[in-house]
Amino acid sequence: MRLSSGVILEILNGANPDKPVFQVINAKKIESANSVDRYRLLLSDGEYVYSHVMLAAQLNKVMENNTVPNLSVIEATRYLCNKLQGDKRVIILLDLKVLAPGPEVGERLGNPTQLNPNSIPASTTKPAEESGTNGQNATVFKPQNNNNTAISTGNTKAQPVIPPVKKPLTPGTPNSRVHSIASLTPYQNRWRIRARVTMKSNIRTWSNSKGEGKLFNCNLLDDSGEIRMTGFKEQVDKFYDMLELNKVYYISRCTLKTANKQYSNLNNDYEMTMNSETLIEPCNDDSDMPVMSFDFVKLSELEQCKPPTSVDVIGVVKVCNDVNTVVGRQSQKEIMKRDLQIVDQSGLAVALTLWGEEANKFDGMGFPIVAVKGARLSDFNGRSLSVSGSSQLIVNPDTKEAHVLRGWFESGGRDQSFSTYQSEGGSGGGQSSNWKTFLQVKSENLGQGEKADYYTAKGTVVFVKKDNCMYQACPLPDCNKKVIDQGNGQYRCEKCNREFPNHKWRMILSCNVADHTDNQWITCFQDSAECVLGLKADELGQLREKDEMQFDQVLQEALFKSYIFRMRAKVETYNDESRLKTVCVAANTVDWNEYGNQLLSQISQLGI
DNA sequence: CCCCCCCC
Repeated sequence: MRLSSGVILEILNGANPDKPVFQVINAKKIESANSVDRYRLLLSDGEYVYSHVMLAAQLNKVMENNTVPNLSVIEATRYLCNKLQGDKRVIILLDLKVLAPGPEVGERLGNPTQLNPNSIPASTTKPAEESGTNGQNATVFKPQNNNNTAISTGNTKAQPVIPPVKKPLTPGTPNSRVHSIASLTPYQNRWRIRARVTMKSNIRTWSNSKGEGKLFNCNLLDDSGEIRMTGFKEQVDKFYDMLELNKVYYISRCTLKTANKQYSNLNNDYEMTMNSETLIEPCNDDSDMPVMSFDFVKLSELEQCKPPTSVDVIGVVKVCNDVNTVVGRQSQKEIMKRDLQIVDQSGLAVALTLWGEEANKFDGMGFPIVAVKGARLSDFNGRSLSVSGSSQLIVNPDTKEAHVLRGWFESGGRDQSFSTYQSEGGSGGGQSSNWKTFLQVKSENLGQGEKADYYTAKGTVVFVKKDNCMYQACPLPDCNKKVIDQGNGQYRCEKCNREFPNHKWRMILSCNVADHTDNQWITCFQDSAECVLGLKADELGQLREKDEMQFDQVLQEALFKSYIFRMRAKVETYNDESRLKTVCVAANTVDWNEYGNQLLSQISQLGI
């Protein structure tokens, strides 16, 4: 096994030889309190040993799973040499291949001398030119690839540098070369990319305990991949208008950081943030650049996609509902939304929800075509789509798919009937309703996640709590605040800061419902409580005041009746104690015909 | 520096 003898010194002097072969003498984990742990390597090329070598964080797994034991011979498929303060130089391995694992090698190769990081001698070979291509060095040993032992890290990112563009260089840019998006890392700050804007968000403002401001983000695309870019405050003013969807720009000097995969659907370990140094210039000749590409999923294929996930879809807007507002359950903010129904040649109709300003300004006249990159797929009503913050909506795109779709729609498509993922039935049947038994609710830990879980269950009321099942509430239609009985015929609402001569009755009914597997305590508010008790809240309130016997009778008669319950389950924590809270969002009397079909469908899914 | 994809 031959190492690329002397190559460390060349790299430290600026050369960039292709796929050098090293021996990993030792690896040490550098623990980090506030960031990810990193590995530092002692690397040998047979002639020199160097200690300022770091493994890129995304390769940590190869150390953790012992793919690279000590004494392993590796090929550095991608690497960088960065200068730190005080002229110290650090080699960063971005991707590697194991040519021979340590135990097979069994010894240190050669008789290398340790290089002092503080005084690195000049290399005898010439460093690669700044404007050159990927520096090939004739003196470097080309590793013979031993296929039996070669293990790829699976990191398939492109080479750090792609050949220079044959175009006039833009003055003032830090580097004449154009780098590929896939090569960008936080360890390298002298780069410049040429990329197309494939997503551009609206400007958003935020305000929290850490401060407030505005921001926007966009997605950038080149041959090698995609990356997300975010601009804050001043950068919004400086670049928002300039960056146009689908146009190509030279971009340099942004801050790279590890992408939080939670918020990004792009295939990139990093994302970038504009800073005061950031340079962006339009590139007018973009004929060689990839264009925004869609990976359209037919609406009929959404069944095979496992929500929640992101998909690219295209469809004709067959139904465009009015815009309305909803209050976000956790944000508590009012948001505009508009539900569309889109259809395609696959014969399916699926709901697509637009949010915010995009919902408000959407014009559904004339059956427009919408293409969505990265639409959010959920399993509500079988399958539903939503244009989320990281999606890009395009109305009437001038693409082949859109023209074909238009042709189909105008030549009869519009008159055909479409199936939906929502199965028959009022309270949402089929898979969308997520049928569960109460035992399943427990064994599947429903409601234990960050978000509430919705499910449907057939249950029988076995107990209702009489205490505090109703209260006197503010009579105003949008206020359900409990009022204070002033004793003089007036009822005071603290929320509205007003007194009223009347009040309305509101219900909060605790029930225990059971099925053949288990039982569950649930809370029914107004509508579902009225359904369970078979009486309007106001009637019930009057009954309670005038004839308590009859009131008790109503509660008694509510027992042992069955309903189809739509539930929202979510764990809530009070004083370090967490318990599952189940709110009944709808109770409906059982439609036995429909329920029978539901059971048949469940039986058929058993595959017997 | 943000957003956790919102509603049913």
